[in-house]
Amino acid sequence: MKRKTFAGSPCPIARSLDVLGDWWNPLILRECTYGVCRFDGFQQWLGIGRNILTRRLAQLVDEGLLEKRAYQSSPTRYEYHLTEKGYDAVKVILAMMEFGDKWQFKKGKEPIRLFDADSGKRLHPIVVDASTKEPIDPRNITAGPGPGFPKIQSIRRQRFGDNYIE
Amino acid sequence: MKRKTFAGSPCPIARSLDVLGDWWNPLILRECTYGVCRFDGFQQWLGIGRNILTRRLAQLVDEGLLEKRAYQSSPTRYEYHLTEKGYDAVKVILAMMEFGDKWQFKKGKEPIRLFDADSGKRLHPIVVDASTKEPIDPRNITAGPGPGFPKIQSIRRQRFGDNYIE
DNA sequence: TGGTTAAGTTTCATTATGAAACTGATGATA
DNA sequence: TATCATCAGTTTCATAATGAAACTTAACCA
Repeated sequence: MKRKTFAGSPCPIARSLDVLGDWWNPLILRECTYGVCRFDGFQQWLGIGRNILTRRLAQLVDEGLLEKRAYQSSPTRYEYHLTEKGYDAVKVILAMMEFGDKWQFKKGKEPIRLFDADSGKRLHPIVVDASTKEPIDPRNITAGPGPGFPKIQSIRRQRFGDNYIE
Repeated sequence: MKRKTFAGSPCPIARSLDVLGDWWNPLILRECTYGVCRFDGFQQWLGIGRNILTRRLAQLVDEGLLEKRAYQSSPTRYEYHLTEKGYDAVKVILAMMEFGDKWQFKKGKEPIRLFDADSGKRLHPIVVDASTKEPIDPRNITAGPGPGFPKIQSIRRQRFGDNYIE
């Protein structure tokens, strides 16, 4: 009975979950944005078991969200730094942060605040449509198969019905 | 050795992870946006074990992301519908979707497309700052303690150093 | 009488997690 | 020289979660 993986799934959510759908990985990425980059740093801030941390870091490197950089030799030791892909994952985590702020804490009682490092202005991450810049209302969206959708018509129609497009 | 929970954590990310940091919950929410709302529907589309599904639905109801609505009596059967909070969680999942599209599939080969239900226009969820509407660059943000940050100065200073504010 | 649908439970083998102790290489201290 | 401390992991082992499949309950159908 292996743990399920969504590595081959045609759903971008499922694929993201292989690396973000976990209790630890997003927190490790959070620590990275706070400037933590070494094994013991992650371990102490998160209280994660060292064996689990080892596995998670390896996975994040493997998936390309973190890269290992040697910062000394004899013995060689590594730091873990966010990659381009890793920084993109952080955006998802910022969305999580906003969700957490809104629903888990009283208004004005949020424990963490984000600022633009240049201007020093408060930042509030929200999810909008790229072209209109209007907030997305999940109540009002429709999903349909894209070019990469598997060519199994029955499932396609079953799932998307009238939204089926060739 | 209990599974760790972040229920009391002062981090909004950690708190969100208690419900979103899981392989199944985000997919269940995805199915909800696709219109699935019954036990067997979730089970068949996701291939999730029925025992696990039972637990996950209960958790999502418990956390207020889904609500149970009886759609028939004798025997009473329930449908699961997204709440206000649930729809907000979907926004996070849309951010995941964009991440998955960008990094897991070739450009123009994304398997799922989102549309505005009214206008029919393509939607691309991105994470921006609420006031400027500028995309957030995680490379250029700073975190500092907010009003809800625990009052343990040493940790506060350790973690946020110069960003410490009274 | 038997079959189907729906929404779960129960059981059990397999995995993953958490805690703590241990390793190995080096540098600093007494 | 002997001991301690740091860093980045492994190893071990008890406990918890997962996945698969069979079972249950309650009603309707023919």
